[in-house]
Amino acid sequence: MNSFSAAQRSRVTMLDVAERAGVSKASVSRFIGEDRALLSEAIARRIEQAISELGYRPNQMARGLKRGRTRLIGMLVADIRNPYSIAVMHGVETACRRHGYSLVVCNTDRDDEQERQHLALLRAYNIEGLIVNTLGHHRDELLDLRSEMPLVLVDRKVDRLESDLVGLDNPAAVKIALDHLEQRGYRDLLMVTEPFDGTSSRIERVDSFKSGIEQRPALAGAVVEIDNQLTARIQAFLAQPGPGPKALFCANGIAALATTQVLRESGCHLFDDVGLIALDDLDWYPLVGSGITALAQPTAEIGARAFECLLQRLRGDNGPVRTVDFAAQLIERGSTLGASR
Amino acid sequence: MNSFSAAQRSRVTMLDVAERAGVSKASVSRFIGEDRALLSEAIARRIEQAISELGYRPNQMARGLKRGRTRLIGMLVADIRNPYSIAVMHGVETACRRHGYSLVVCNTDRDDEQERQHLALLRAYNIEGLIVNTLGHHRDELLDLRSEMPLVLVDRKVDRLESDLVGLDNPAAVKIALDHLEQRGYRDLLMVTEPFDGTSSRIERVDSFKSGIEQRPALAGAVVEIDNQLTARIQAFLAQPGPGPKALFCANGIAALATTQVLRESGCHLFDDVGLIALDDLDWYPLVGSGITALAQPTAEIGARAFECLLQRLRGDNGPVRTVDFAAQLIERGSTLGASR
DNA sequence: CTGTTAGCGCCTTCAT
DNA sequence: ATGAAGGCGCTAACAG
Repeated sequence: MNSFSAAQRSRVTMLDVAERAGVSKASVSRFIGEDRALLSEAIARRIEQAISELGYRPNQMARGLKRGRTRLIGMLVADIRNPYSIAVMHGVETACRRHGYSLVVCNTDRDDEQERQHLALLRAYNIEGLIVNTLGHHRDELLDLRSEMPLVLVDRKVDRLESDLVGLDNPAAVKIALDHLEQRGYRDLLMVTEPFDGTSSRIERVDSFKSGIEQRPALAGAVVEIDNQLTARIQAFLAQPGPGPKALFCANGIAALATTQVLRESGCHLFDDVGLIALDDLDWYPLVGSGITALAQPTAEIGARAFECLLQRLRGDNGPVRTVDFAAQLIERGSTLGASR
Repeated sequence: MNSFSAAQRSRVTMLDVAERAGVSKASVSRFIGEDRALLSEAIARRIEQAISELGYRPNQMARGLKRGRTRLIGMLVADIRNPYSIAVMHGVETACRRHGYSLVVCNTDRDDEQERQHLALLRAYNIEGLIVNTLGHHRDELLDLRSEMPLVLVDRKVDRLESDLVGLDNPAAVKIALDHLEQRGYRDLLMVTEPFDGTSSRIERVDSFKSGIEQRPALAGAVVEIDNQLTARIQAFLAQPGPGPKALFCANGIAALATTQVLRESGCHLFDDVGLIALDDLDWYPLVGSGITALAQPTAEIGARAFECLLQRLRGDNGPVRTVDFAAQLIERGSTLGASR
């Protein structure tokens, strides 16, 4: 009935090529696959010609069905609208393509039910490996998958799920930030983070911040989560007397956006009244006020490395679980020029 | 050799379920598919139990192979790092899932060769429909695909490729912008656009701008592309005498980023020295200077509508090609407060 | 209602 | 070096 379903069925198949070239399907299959060396020059040429004349494309579904290799990698992303996720995903995709794999991205929108559906889906399509950047509730499903295919975590751990993990060295990053702020003369700090939902990197950053503050007698510090009280909380922080010049530390790009919004609404002069440093480096950081100092993550590398981990496991590496920590890079801009203005 | 390839093969199959439930594969298949009504209560229950006991998941590859229906939709995106593309993609994906489809996204990074590879790939995986947001060189490939499956263009046309098109009403959007700028007292305008590479929406915006200027005696206008001369060009525009207050019109988010950068470097006070209006509405627009006035695109709707077009075609609609134009929405911020400061 | 029988397009022994 | 045959997991007639 539909003009397309008919067309779909009429696609040229391996048999067509074989007949056209006057050879068997097996030979065509060998030509398609890695066994081209086993073919005589003459036959190879005839097959090649038949293929191009007919415009033949092997059907990956059928190949996957037979060989159990789909050349598909799945990626579970918590929030596709987070620039960090996009950047990592781009790195993963590039690495995938370079190695002949394709990437199927599933966005969970931070929703547990969607995560479950997507996991079922990815499994149904026989992906060969999975890259996970979500909270990973549904540990059952994940454990199931884990037993069928390699799995690499990005940025955030999943509770009691042992797997390779690629991400940022959060304690080191926080240390860089604190060193920088202290050196620039800031004394009273407030870390702004997205709400605690179990995200391990978020927790690490906050914990490192707290312990860092404790170890530095000169500094005072507190932490607030983003919620509808944020404006009030930040304004209170700015108003209250403290040990010295104040600065805000945004735990990621989302926090940086929310915080900057609050500062503007509060009529702050960015950034003379208060310092600001943010994790992640988004393209608009330089444009706001005197520019936002950033701790950039090597997102492309993180993505590429995540895929490489997967590839090693696919190739049979059964060694112990690894953790790869990348270093953040400090990019100084106007928002931490110092309390001495 | 690899522990995973073994696991992969040992996945529970339909036959396992059938034996466990003491029925035939056909019954299991009916249970899985839409024909559940044809089964007796007793058998259905036994199958259901066997499935849950064994943790059976149908293999979509095999289903797709047999039925010619993969429930997969492909999307070709020119630049995954463009927020517009992300937003649209999110809309598409949501619509897909709501209708039981999954989305395979391919990012071409504006590279023709990658576009070709991705097209081959999508075809190899038997996607049922394609959403295209690229320049669409390789018209041959696209025409081939077009004959096999429905295809919907987003935002930009592809030369001599007749297909449904979902995007923005660019002339109307530009008119809104010009009306707004003129009403606010700006008289000397400069449109900043990404380089002309054939992108139809880009051309439409520039053409509408030019003809709009011609129709308004009070206004003067010119156009510049983003290149390494951009800073010089914008500075020249700002320095030269003109018919009145000056404003910049950024043809999309990328242009807005580049332009704002230049203005900062040039020491402009954002936005007292010069007005600014930008197409797209990115989350950081409110944060820069006094805030950037935007023409927001309904990206989620655009994405959803693109998928719905596809779905209609998949359901057999062979009617004439349609074009869906959405309206931009003006969001006023500080950057067009007017020349009267 | 249910089971049997053929394949979908491809890969892989096993012969030749 | 090549071909024939069987099967990957599933669906779609056809019988019963």
